[in-house]
Amino acid sequence: MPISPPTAVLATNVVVFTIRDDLLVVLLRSRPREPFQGVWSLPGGLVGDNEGLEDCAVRTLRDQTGVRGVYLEQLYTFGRPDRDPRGRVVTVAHYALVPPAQLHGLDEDDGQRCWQPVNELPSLAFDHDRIVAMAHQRLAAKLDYSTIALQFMGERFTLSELQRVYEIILGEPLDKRNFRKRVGGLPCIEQTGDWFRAGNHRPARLYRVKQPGRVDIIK
Amino acid sequence: MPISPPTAVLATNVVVFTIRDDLLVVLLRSRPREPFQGVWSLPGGLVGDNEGLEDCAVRTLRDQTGVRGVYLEQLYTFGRPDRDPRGRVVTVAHYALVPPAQLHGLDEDDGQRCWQPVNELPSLAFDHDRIVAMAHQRLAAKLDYSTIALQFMGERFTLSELQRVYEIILGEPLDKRNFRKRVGGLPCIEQTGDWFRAGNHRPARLYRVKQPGRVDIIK
DNA sequence: TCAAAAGTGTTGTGTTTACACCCATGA
DNA sequence: TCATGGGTGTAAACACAACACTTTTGA
Repeated sequence: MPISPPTAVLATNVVVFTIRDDLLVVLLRSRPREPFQGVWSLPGGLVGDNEGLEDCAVRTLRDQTGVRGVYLEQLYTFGRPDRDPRGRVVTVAHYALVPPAQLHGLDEDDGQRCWQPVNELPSLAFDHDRIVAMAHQRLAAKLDYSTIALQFMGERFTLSELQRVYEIILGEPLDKRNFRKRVGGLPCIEQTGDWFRAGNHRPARLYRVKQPGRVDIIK
Repeated sequence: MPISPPTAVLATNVVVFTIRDDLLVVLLRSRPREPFQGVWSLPGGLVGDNEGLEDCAVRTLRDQTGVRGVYLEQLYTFGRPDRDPRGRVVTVAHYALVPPAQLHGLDEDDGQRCWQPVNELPSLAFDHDRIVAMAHQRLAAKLDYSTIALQFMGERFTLSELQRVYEIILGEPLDKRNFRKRVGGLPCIEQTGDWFRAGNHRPARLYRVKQPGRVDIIK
């Protein structure tokens, strides 16, 4: 029994966050085609006939940006009838977090892609600026009640690095001792026993996430 | 420039919550057609060619259940390729909260629709049981950090009624004095000055929400 | 006068905040 | 020895949790 009702083109988009130069940045792609040819936009693409929504987000992320194996979560679905001049295109927006250490050469800007600070975005194609705004808000909210910030850390990290991530996303400085009391005591991280030496100062303890990829709800 | 990529049928579904007989209940509809004919399912329908996603949810809610003017929020988009035996159908799930006082005669069960306690659901069509589970989880989480519970209250209500709503959704009893300290002091509600008399006991103060429809984030 | 729900404060406990100095290192 | 960031504790303020009795009403 086939169905013949109105249909829509289905897309996914991904707001890819990372930290660069002490700023929270988002990956943008210059649109190769009309509409909005040459305008900055979010990575994304059409959902295949037999493909899951998250699978599509993961695939387009990998194909268009080389990013893989990162935290990714569905954000919201945007479907205003007039959001795409070509016709009915509904996009299931996601967001992804990439540890800066995992950007092997992907961190260079060119005419095709660039990383832009989330607070200084150029104007974007479609409704992508709204998508970024919502993703940023969601991310900041999750810092408060989950361990999501650990998704920005590499395999091993120092507490100062982690604190920096919190401060950058929240946009405000945090107290060092209180921060270490809170987050240093989380059961999901542990000391490696090793030290990180950098510069002319005391070395820092290196920590590790026990179950990378897992995000716990805390408090 | 037309587009001719894979398309999908777009639907919305709504998890309609209300409180009945001291239980959190969900509105179910018996499916009138195959697939899953006669099986209980969530209200919902196909998104029109020129219709917004939330508009569609509001419309199907009104048409299929008579419920209107209630709080409604997008929940999550479900799109596994095999979730509908007819083909690719993606549903944008929402949830809605209906004050029991607003169910003018809609609260009666028949063969077409019924209200079922969220913890004793029959098995549902498609992946609708997962949708209900996620909606319930989201609702319970929001009690903690927003004023969403007020969306269950009528125009005027007592603090005891409101406390009952919290207890029913959270599934645990709350301390009366602590509850009244927390929620009685919210700036978004106010005393009406009137009293509610019911039964052989002291009357209760009636409260009112200052801006109905608005949900604030608290704490 | 009795039953039934409304209303009301205080105290202890735990959590969060504010805050300043010494340590280890490389130059 | 100096500059740099790493690392550490305590006290005060506050928020949260526990807890019991009096009030008003209608029957």
